[in-house]
Amino acid sequence: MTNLNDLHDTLLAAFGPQGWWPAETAEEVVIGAVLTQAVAWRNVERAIANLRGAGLLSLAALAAAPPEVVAPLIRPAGYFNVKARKLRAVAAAVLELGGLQALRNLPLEQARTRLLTVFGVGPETADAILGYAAGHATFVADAYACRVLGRTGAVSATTYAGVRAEVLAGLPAEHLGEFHALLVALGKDTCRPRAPRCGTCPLLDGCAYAEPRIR
DNA sequence: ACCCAGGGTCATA
DNA sequence: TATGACCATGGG
Repeated sequence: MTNLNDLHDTLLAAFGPQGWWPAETAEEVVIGAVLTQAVAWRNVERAIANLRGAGLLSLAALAAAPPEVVAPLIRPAGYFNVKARKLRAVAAAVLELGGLQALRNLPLEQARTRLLTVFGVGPETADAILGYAAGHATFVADAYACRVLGRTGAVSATTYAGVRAEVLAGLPAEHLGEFHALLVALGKDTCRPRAPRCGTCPLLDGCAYAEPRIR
């Protein structure tokens, strides 16, 4: 079970289609991608509900709203002062580029490089925006993905860039988004940072619980 | 009283 | 380039 395609099929059979990203609009994906940084998705949902209630769940509104107004609304998502600034920066940047459609029309790596210059956008947030809001074929090598892929031996890389590159090279474009979502599903299920017991994964043959290999 | 959650920025060596 | 401090809420 070290083949990426086999792993994808196994997870799909076990968990079913995940239908990520959980959002109603593409702009909401961008907002959620920032809010979910190092925070449980459950908390992000409250923050998004608050933004919606205040009429601020759009890039145009967030680009114009002062951080002092946004911060209390996104309080449940943690790091609210920093994230209020991040949301404004990201919203303004995407709009200045000409919106999500413009981002989609750029070549992947070019769009990615542009996003990485924006305050609040690192590799993972960039890939989430590109993959789930801008229709690009990229892979989000988040903590769950690196943990599972490293433990199974499905990838040999231990860095974000390395894991992403191996997955991009090893899977068809149409499976990238679903694959990431399935890895998160497994992560939330049994493949925890510290497994309850050291042993063998009940789902993945040959995957022993061990320290995550992430960097 | 811990540990964890779908990271990123900044200062420092 | 590679660490470490910092950001902060909510659930198990």
